[in-house]
Parts: sequence; C-alpha cells; structure tokens
Amino acid sequence: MPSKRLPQHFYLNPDVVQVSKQLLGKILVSNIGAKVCRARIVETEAYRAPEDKASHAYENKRTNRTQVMFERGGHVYVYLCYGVHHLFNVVTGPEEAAHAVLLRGLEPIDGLETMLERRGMNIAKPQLTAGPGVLTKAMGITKEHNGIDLTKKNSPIWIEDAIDCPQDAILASPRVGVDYAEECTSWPWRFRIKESKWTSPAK
DNA sequence: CACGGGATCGTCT
DNA sequence: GACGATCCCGTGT
Repeated sequence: MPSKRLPQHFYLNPDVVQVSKQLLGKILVSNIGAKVCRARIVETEAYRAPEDKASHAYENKRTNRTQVMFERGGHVYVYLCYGVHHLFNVVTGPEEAAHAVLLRGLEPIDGLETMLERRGMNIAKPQLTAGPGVLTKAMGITKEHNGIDLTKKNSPIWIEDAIDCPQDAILASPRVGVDYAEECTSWPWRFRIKESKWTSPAK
C-alpha cells in the first residue's frame, strides 16, 4: 500500500485551521541519520497571522526567527522552546501569509526501535511521541531542519497522504501553553483524533 | 491526580 | 535581562 507525498497545493490552502484538521491522519516521515521513521499525525494546533496573539508572527512581525513563516506553504519552521525542546511546525498558505500548524502528537508506525533509542526508552507508550517537544526528539528533528521544503525531492522530512479523518472523529479544544495570548487563548484551534491515545495530556 | 519547580538557551526588548 | 507554542520528576493527597 504505497503512500504518496502531499503535493504543494495541499499546503497553499489559505485556511490554516482547515489544513490543521486535514493534517490529522496524515503520515509524517523522517529520514535522518540513515534511519527512516513513520508516524501518524494525531494532534495539531493552528496559528494564524497576523491577528493571532499566540503566533510568533502576530501582527506579521518579521524577525530572523519568524522569517521562515512568511515562506510559501510546505516549508518547515522549527524553533527551540524553553531552551530544551525543538518544536515542529508546517508553514501553510501562500508566500507572505505567516500561518503555521504545530504538530503536537504522533502515533508510531515504522522505526519504533529508533524512536525508543532516541528517547532513551525501552517500551512503547504514549509519552514516546505524545507532545510537541518529545515527538521531534523521537523523529530526530532539530533546528537544523528549520527552513526545509517538505515537497522537495530528497528532503529529509516529508508528509504522505492518507484518507481524510472524518469530521466527527476530530475533537477541537483551546490551544495549550498560550495563556499570555489574551482573547486568542480560548480559540478552539487544537485538534485531535478522538480515539487516539497518542495525544499530549489534556489541559 | 494536581501542583510546583528546575532545566537551559535563543530571541527580542 | 526576562521569558517562553515543554517535559519530567518530586511531593502531597
């Protein structure tokens, strides 16, 4: 059952909230350090510039860090959080629209041994890849991958297509860790596949 | 299970 | 010089 790389037009959709939902069920693949890992995306969050106070690109603020968010959809935005964790975002929309989808939870498919080794764990349990900081560690993703294009041939990271997740299988709730974002804090832009155990802890 | 704190450093003021 | 789009471990219940 061969999977296919998502085409560029998937990422160019100007509605980042819709893309955030459409990414649920898709397959994230990394080919890093001569190891291939595949995992199903089960939790995401949408960040929409310029009006979203939780977004690093709030008011279209352009800095060295946020520059990549203004690239064409399909690029990757990775940044260091709390000096400890690398967080992985998919940039979406046309060039100059600084939207992004944060990946928050994965369900392992292939490369489980590699993921366990990278995490220093012995047995597979949800904490292996449930959470934005730990899923990057399991997949081998770091700041080095900031700015790469998921749709480019031979990129070390890409996303494969899969059947869309049915709407009634998706649970929407407020985003995590954005208490500073005032009225945007309550926007229900965190999406998860209801029955999956591989999502980060509920708020 | 709910909190509370420490780790740790790039980014922006 | 302050502060994170987090995680893990410790303590108390």
